[in-house]
Order: sequence, then structure tokens, then C-alpha cells
Amino acid sequence: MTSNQRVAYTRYMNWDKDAIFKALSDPTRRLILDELSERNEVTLYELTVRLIMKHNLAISRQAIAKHLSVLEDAELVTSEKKGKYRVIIFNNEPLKNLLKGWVE
Amino acid sequence: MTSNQRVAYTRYMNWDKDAIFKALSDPTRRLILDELSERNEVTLYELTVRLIMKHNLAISRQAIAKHLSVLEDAELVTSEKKGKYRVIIFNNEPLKNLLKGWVE
DNA sequence: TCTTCATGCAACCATAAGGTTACTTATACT
DNA sequence: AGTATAAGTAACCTTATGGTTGCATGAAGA
Repeated sequence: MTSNQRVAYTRYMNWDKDAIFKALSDPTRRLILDELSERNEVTLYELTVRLIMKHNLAISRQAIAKHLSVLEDAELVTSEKKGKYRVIIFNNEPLKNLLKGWVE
Repeated sequence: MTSNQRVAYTRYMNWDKDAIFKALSDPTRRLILDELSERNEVTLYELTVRLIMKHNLAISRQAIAKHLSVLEDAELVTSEKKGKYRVIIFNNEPLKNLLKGWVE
């Protein structure tokens, strides 16, 4: 993607607000976004370990995978298979202008 | 409330993010916020009429009242009884800084 | 190749959420 | 006072949601 294209993408893309707000409504998913916003890429395995150990979350890998698919539907997360691993990337584009009309 | 108190309130209040994101997750509630952000005060009756007529929503007054109580839990809405009517007021304070950490 | 490790997928379960209907209460108008 | 109007309350129904368990798949290392 060129710089120009990214500008267009950023400015004119129309996101699915339903999907975005739904994705944000769950505290575990917000925690996942917090984790992702702190690093570039994280594998599902790594993320699972972090959530369970660092954040004392009692949750299974499968449950986290489900949350990720909800986040992917909202395009807040991108994922890519790298060998054995699934690498997850945070995308905050959909969050820009999300509250426009209510705030500012 | 004095001007100084409002500053403190605005800057240091810690909102219940769970309640806020939950409140925002439903499209009908977001439509209600849209309506409210366009006027200062609206009665429940008036709001019901607007949602049904102007927005072609098939919904009962009771359902709307339920949505309002969710919005009140998130403190996105304040209400006040004025005689026969319930007057509803929008409060966007909880929305400020809501996405901080993810955007900007 | 054989095993291990990270993931994918499907069925199932309990509870939360959005909605309705029906009835009560309370203010306002005649 | 009597009636109409706006709102409050509660029981109930259906579906969405977050979670689990169990098993299949596919890449890596010994």
C-alpha cells in the first residue's frame, strides 16, 4: 500500500460501527487490545499466556480465539499465519472518529 | 456546582468503562444518543415518537425505557421528572478520553 | 518418521440481553 | 370527580454471547 493510498484508506473507509462497538463491549477484548497496542505483533499462544499469567485471567485458548474473530470482524485486528503460529496485529484505524458527533 | 468543581469533576472522575462500552454496544442506544445530542432535553414520550416515526423503529416505549436505564447506568444520560413527563439529558463527559491508549 | 506443540473447528451449555404484554401509578385536563 | 395521558413495574419469551470440552489438523524438532 502506498502512502497516498493509505491516506485515502484512512480518510474515506467506512467502518462497520456495529461490529466495532460490539467488539469493544467485552472487557476481555479490551484487555486484548491493550496488550496488542503495546507491541507490534503477538502470537495467539503468546497472547494467551499473557492474559492468563500477567492478567490472572481464567480463560481458555479457544475462548481467546473467539474473541479475536470478533475483533477481526470489526477490523480492529489482523492476523496472519506464520508457520506454526498465528500472528496478531492491532489496527486502530476503525477507532479514529468513532465518537465523532458526540464528543468535540 | 461551581466552575472549579466542574473542572475537578471533568478531569478526575473515573467512569465505569464496562458500563459505558456496554451502553454503546447497542445500535438503538446509539441512535438515542444521536437524538439527544441534537437537543438539550427530550421527554421519554417525545423520544419514543421520534425513534418510531423519524427513524422507522419498531419498538415499544418500555423497551426504550430499558435502554435509557442502561444509558443512565453508564452516566451517559441523566433524567429528571417534570410533572407528568420524564425529561432526559445527554451527558458526553464519560466519552471524553474513552479511547485514550488506543488512539492518538 | 514419530511426537510435540500451536492452532482450527464443532457441539454444547448457562446466562445475559433485547424485546413484548399486561397491569399499576401518577399527573393533568374537562 | 372522572377520564385521558405519560410513565413505572414485573413477568415472561427468544436469541445472542461468552464460555467449555473434545477432537482434528498441520508445522517443527528429535
